Amino acid sequence: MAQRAGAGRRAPLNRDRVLRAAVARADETGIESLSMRKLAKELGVVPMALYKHVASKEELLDGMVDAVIGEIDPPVPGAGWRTAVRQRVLSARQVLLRHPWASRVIETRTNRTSVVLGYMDSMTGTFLAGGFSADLTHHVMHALGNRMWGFTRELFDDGQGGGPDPPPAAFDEMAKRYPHIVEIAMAATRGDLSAVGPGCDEQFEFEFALDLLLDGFERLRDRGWTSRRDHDHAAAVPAPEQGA
Amino acid sequence: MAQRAGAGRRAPLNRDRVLRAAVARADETGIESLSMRKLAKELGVVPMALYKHVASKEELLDGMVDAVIGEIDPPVPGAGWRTAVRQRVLSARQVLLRHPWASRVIETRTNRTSVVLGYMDSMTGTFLAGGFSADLTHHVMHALGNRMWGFTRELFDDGQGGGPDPPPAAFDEMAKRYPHIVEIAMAATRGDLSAVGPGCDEQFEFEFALDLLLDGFERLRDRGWTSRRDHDHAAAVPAPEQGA
DNA sequence: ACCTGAACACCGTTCAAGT
DNA sequence: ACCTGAACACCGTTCAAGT
Repeated sequence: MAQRAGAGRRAPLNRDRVLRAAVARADETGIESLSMRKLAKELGVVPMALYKHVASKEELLDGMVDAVIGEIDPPVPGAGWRTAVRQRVLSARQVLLRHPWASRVIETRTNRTSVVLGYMDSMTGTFLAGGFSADLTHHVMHALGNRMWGFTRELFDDGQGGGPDPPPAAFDEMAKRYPHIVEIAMAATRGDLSAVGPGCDEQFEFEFALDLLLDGFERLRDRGWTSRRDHDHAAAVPAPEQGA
Repeated sequence: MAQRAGAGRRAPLNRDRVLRAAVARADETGIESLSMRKLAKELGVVPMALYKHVASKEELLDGMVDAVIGEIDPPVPGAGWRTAVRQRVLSARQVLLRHPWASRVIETRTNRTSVVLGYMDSMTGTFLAGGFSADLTHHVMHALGNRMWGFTRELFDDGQGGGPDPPPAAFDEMAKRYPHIVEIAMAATRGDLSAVGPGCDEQFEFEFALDLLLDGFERLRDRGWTSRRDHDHAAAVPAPEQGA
């Protein structure tokens, strides 16, 4: 009792508690509204107390990303490389969907923490174990890019929620100015343009692009592709197009 | 003379001059240091004067992105779809290299301006004209994603400049903790680990991934791919892997 | 009607003064 | 030696007071 009285009215702060509180706050109110001062207030401490556990806001963000990456499932043990990569990336995607702020923050990280490097090393190892050369694995990791974290910045999405339907009067204007976009939107929604906002199945789009890449990776591996061959003018497959 | 005296010591401000100054400042000193107040000072006006021409800082950023997109070459007229897409995306990449802040800003844009929509519409039209179905074009645009602006957030790069070499003492530690990363880094630099910082040929990596995607797009088009076939469980090509 | 200085409600972080 | 209140040097934007 006397022991606890001296420690104040809360459990003593540590780095983990700071990071967990930061993640929870970002999940609830968004990353834009997360400030050191507000986080300190929520934890019942003075702002400067946080700087005992994180050197700066940048390091706080690094730590938050680490916490999120820690939620990604480990690679499934018995599976082949393709299943292992696919499952892990889709697991990462589920994690990122729980923390909508995280993709934006990951994109701004400039320091790779050991957690980030560990994840990338594990992913790299999966390709190498799957019979990919070190050369090809290198390029394949680049091509996978941020998709390895389970996201791609989407060009069409309005953040979340879809928002209100566009006024039907604007349709003619849209169709005139952006005929091709309207054409593919019509195809995607089977003509139901009120669904054009939330119309895209993001999960499908993600898997479509992922599988396209995995197919390409597999094909290059089976072909014994190497970057030495045509490093100068073309990359994967020159494949001259017909017509003009 | 009397006419000019009333207008003050500078040409009258307009939206275009504001945007050009903002782009120039971001090019020189980085996007982080671009504030409404500093921009106003540089233009010799009071901060609030900017709000006559842009409604908010967000709209300023939208306008800056528009200005950058305006620098991208128009599609080459006579070429086939693949050349047209490839050239345009590589042109976008050159533009983005001139404005290193732009990729980061594009990623945070939530409103699509008419300039952004116009570019996407033009790109969409290139696929449609190339014999892609509206259905396939839709998914292909998603798969292309941010690469259509000529960038991918890179996982390995330290911002720009490479930085100082890591101390050689850290190598053993690296090799122990991240053996796979070190393996592909060795392959990429042919064993010259001092080149590991600036070692990646970003242009090659970009074209590698782009061509991988274009190959995949072409293959699906030639096959008459449609999303109706197997929308439920798999995307592009299920292709069961051998072994386990 | 137009323009703008001052003010508001914030930031991340430094630092000197307290215990 | 440890902790922290006040201060510093900023933000984007509102708004009332000036012309």
